[in-house]
Amino acid sequence: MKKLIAILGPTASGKTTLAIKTALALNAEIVSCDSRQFFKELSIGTAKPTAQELAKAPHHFIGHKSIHDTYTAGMFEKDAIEKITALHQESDYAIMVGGSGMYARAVFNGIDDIPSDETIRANIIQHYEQTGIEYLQKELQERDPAYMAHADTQNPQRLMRALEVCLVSGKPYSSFRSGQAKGRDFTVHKFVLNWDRDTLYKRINARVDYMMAQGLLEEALSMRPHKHLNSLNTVGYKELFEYLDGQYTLEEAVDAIKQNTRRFAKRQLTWFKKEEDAVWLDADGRELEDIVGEVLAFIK
RNA sequence: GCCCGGAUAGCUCAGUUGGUAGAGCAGAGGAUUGAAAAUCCUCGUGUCGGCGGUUCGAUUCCGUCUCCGGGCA
Repeated sequence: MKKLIAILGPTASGKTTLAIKTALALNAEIVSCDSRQFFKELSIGTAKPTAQELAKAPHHFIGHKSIHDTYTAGMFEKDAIEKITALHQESDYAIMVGGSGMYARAVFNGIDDIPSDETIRANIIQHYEQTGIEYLQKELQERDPAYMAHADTQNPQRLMRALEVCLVSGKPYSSFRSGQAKGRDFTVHKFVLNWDRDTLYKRINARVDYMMAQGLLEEALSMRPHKHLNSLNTVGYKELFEYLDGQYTLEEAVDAIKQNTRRFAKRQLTWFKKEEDAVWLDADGRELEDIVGEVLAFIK
């Protein structure tokens, strides 16, 4: 059976380098699973692999979309499975690397096919903004009480999505949620690259300083006309937009980027902890070659 | 050396007319099915600087010591 080597980990853990080393060792190609590196316009702030890194091993789904495109976990599932299947024609291995838990799970287990409708969605958003979350809660209580019994009832994003499905299909949102994992015709080996929390936070802080030195502010400035897009509701950009709007000093903005990145890393780890069959790679005090060796030993 | 302030959660501080204490920030844990680097939920026991005294009881009052500010010599 063909294998997918999934290298997960919080931001700034060193996944990119580990994936490239592993790819070279296995003569395999890399499928990125990073919900912000998909966008061709975003580079510095998303810590996209450099040209030199990209030249070492073929990467897929890096900069293949524009910030103006709608791109979702369901669409990624389809694209990624297609790509992995193609790679498996040529090699026993494909490597997936990234820190987007939902997108990774979409590849591992699949996402149910649930309808959507842009117009209805826009109406719901407008209605919510005018009347508040009570509207969503009330509508859903009527149309899908089963969902409301377990839902995050204070979370407008979730409720809006659920209501959208109810309205477009005429059926409860919960009726579309199978909870069944899709079968895959390859084996998945999951690894989580991680560090002691203190070390990870130091790496994050240092990387934010590095991004600033690389010109993150200029990148944010060029993206400023598009700051309302979902794709730019992203750590590193949103804080700098606030600085540019005069709500922060630059120093405060940089500190906020560091803090929000730390919080993001914590949320990423929450996803990975739920991957029960993942092997955790503790990077503290170890050489990268040693970690690559551990990965290779596991997949034999 | 003397005088005046401080010393309480990782940090900044509030407070207890004497009944062992609470905010903000930091941080921690969790959720996650077409925005997911998004969005949302939950979490505050700490020798109240040390030692003595008064008191049924002291973090709170008194004494003393230590440290940190500031002032006077």
